[in-house]
Amino acid sequence: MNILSRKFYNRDTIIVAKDLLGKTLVRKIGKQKITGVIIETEAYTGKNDPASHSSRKKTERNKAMFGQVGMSYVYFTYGMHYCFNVVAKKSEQQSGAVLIRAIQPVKGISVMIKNRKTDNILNLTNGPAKLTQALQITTNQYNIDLTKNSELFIIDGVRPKKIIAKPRVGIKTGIDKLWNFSFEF
DNA sequence: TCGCAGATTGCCT
DNA sequence: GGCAATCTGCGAA
Repeated sequence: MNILSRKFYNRDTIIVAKDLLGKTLVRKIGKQKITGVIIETEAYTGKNDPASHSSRKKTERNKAMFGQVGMSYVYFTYGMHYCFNVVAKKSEQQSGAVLIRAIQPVKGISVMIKNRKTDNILNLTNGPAKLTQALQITTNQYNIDLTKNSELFIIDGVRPKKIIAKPRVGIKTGIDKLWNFSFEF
């Protein structure tokens, strides 16, 4: 169980998005530990990606995407939902991040059930806003270092057998890019 | 089972 | 002022 290093995130956003599949996300709340395997991601670069928050200019909201790789980027949307991203990019890229769309619950399932107010395991963390609810991720977790053993980090996992690339979900521009990644067990 | 509209706040144009 | 990297419930078939 090794925490992913800074170097892991210092690569092309799309490569990192694929490599994050099968890794384990760890959330610590006090003494409680919640973990889950990442099963779906989406890549958002800056330049040439109209769907990305950082495709235009740097603002107060998206500044994390321009900063240090391996940090968390959390944003609020639709008036009621948070989404969790990991900043990842090559040195040449000025911005980029990977959206964590879904995880598979491993530990702390009872906590997730309480947070989500549902006992359907399949419905706990199978969406970007669902997993932030289950793991209690809000803008308080904005710009957290995911390469350190703190309240939120990502550790090594298994390498998936088959990666599936699909169009990204929930956006109106840039839908020609197959930057949504999931895998078969 | 499927599809659509409402919720609800902060951000950008 | 309008819309957003979404989720849920409800109504129709």
